[in-house]
Amino acid sequence: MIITEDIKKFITIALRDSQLSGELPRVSFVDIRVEKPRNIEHGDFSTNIPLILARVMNMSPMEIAEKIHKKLDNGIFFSKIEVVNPGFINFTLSNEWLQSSVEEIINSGEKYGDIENLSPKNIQIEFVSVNPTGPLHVGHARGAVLGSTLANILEANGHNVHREYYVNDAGNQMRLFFESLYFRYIQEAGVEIDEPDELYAGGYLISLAKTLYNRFSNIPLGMSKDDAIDYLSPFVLEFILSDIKKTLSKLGVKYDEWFSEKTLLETGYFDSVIKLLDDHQLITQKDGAIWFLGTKLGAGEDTVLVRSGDGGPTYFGTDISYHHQKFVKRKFDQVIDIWGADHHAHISRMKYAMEGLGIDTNRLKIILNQIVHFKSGEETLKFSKRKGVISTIDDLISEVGVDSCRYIFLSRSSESQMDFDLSLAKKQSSENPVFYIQYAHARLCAIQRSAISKGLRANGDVSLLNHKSEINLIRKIIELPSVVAYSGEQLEPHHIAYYAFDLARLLQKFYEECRVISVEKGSSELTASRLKLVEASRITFAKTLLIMGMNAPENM
RNA sequence: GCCCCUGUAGCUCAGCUGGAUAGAGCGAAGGACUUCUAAUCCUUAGGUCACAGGUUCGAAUCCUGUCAGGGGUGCCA
Repeated sequence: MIITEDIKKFITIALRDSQLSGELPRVSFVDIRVEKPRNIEHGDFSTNIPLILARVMNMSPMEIAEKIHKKLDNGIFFSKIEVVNPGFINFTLSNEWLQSSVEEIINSGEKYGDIENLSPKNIQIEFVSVNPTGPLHVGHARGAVLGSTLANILEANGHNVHREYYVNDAGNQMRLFFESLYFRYIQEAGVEIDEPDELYAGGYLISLAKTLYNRFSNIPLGMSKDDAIDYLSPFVLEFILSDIKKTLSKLGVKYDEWFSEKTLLETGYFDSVIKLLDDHQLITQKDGAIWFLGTKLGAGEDTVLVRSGDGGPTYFGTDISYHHQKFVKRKFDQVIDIWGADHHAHISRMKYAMEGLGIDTNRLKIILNQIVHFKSGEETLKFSKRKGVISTIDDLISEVGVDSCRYIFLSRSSESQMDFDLSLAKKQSSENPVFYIQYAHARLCAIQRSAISKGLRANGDVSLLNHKSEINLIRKIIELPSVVAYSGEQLEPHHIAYYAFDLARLLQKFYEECRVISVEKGSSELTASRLKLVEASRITFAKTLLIMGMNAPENM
């Protein structure tokens, strides 16, 4: 259950009651908002609905607030509901209700934080989708962490989530890559040939060529360049993809599907979408190329779908058919793409294309993650293998660890450019919030271990949990479903990261002020109750960390 | 030129679907371990929310303009 939703319902009913009884005028529907006041003296939740209604009802906010207040019932939830100037209604949760929720959380177990969704959507989320031309670079880590966490959040929101990696195994970049690789292969065989115009740089290519040569030896040398590439490419793709999969799996990123761009071309799907666009009169031939007439729909410019030179499709071309396929063939209700900031220009083009195909563009959400600057203390890092500076995700993980890495990416909103301080990430100390959160979980586990060894059980009466830091901890614990819901609505994973940190702070406070396992006489009942709070807290930490794709260590 | 993102404490960032006294971590200064994990806790200091207008009962939040930083603006992906 989500407490804020319940409060909204109470207010809605009270408002309707006062309107039916004629105490308040009937006005058109307004969106009731319940928020957490900054100041704890203002209660646990508040609504500003009287202030909003004041204008349309032409009454003073305080008067409206009083009328609504009269119809509100404290019930089991609240110890206090009060009207405050200039027109807020503040709700304070009752200790009884807070206490009882501890048991509810324990009963929910690992399902706590999952939201029962009455209208779940089929959501496809596509992220990373880097060209399979080598190992993943640190620049791609942010999208990977963001995407995988967002997928977890949506799943917790009760949606059916399909995680997908679009393998760009066709197209110009791949051709250039294969030509460079072929060149290195020939070099490896000791034959002199001309360098391709655009040579993919990096030692990776050379070592890959070596691996290939060890396997295929001189066989490809007897073929034409194109035949040799055709011969080698399946092996190369598989080799690189398995590398990428390994890296992502290490980073805690799993996919349901690896979708090949090439299949769009081979199955004729691409051609059929071009035809569809043509049917909508959104296609033209110009300068030997095929163009999408975005300008007809209001776009700033038209875009090429099929190149004039080799007649091959552009990235945008295949991507349109890929997206058409997501919406029309596979019928996803919602599609989420996570792209790097360099894809910015692609967004409006894609939306126009979807619009042109008659697809509601609200079904397509594109999240752009901004650039990451890596630095070490004061020093900004330019990635360079030669200088021994980290450049691949594998390096990053082995240097700072998966959990630290994930948390740092998650604790920034995706739309802001961020600094990733490697020296801070590596520190296993209080400077690093990652360990602060995990430590809280480990501490709870330590308490439970100690309880077990002493034969103590979590079977106390929760009404004994009246200490201020106990109540405050419970308040935070019950927020989890609201946070999951909000993150899911906004498609913003960072709220979870901040929640985890706040939770840890309140847990530490509780730990400091409320000794759980007490040897004092007459305190066994309290110990048994506090052990319940410990379990409820542990469940909450574990869930939060699970959503973020981080470990919940029992020992540190 | 045009489009997008960002500008909040010394640093890194939350808060931005308008609400009550603007928050956190780090860093700085000081303090707390006969205790279930001190990877912890408690104090204190630190702000013209880039700037200027506007809308509003009310603006860090919305609108307009300016400035600064970054990104994009391929028949690359």
